[in-house]
Amino acid sequence: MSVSIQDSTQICAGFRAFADPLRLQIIELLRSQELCVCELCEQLEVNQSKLSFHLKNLKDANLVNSRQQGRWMYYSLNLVQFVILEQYLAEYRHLGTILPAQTCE
Amino acid sequence: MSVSIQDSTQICAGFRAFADPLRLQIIELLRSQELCVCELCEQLEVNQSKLSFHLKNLKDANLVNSRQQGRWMYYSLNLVQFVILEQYLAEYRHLGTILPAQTCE
DNA sequence: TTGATACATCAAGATTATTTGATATAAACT
DNA sequence: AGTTTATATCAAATAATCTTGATGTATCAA
Repeated sequence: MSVSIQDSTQICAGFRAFADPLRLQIIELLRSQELCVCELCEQLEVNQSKLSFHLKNLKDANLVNSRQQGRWMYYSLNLVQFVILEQYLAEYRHLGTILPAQTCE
Repeated sequence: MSVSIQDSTQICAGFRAFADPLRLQIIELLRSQELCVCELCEQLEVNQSKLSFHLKNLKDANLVNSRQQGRWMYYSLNLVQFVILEQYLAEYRHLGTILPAQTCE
């Protein structure tokens, strides 16, 4: 019944992409709208090369989509992947009670 | 209405803790029951020092609880923190439509 | 076709995370 | 008290990630 069997490599990669403060800020900015790299540069006050590095990172983890238009590259959130990670976490919450340990030895 | 204002440092730390394959395996094993370090060592076939490192990591990120009993230290999931991360992700899903970019320049 | 702009990529160095083996601590047993 | 056992911690080595500055590529405009 769970959405799909995500191999844990994917899950792990997703969480890793979330595990950086600048990337969290990028995600935050993309929350309400698609943005191009230059917009992100300005708003976050980081250089373009650094931003490209982190955007690639997010892209590889499937957390953002990109679309080229003329000279500009627009990035937006890929919410599908957000849901996959959310559901991974949710499965733990939905699980039955956690047993106390068998006393060891 | 959201559960609590988690500063993004906490969120970031939580995701970072999830972002490692061995730690994901540990979490998986703790899914159904509390386990002591020696049990985890055996099942995961890693040495004790490595395991302690990763358990500390999970502990610092608030993802697991620990409880000492005699010589043994029992670890279990701290589901509260799972929920916090889950809700962080859920907020994105619940958000209204994401606007296309204002065309740049 | 030249120059400018937006972005990606690369290589080198800096920083951070992980692994390993050794040692420390504390509880329990003798 | 001395020994064993379970775990934590430490320091050194290694590996992974991040930053920076330079260079490459494609698009557009003159």
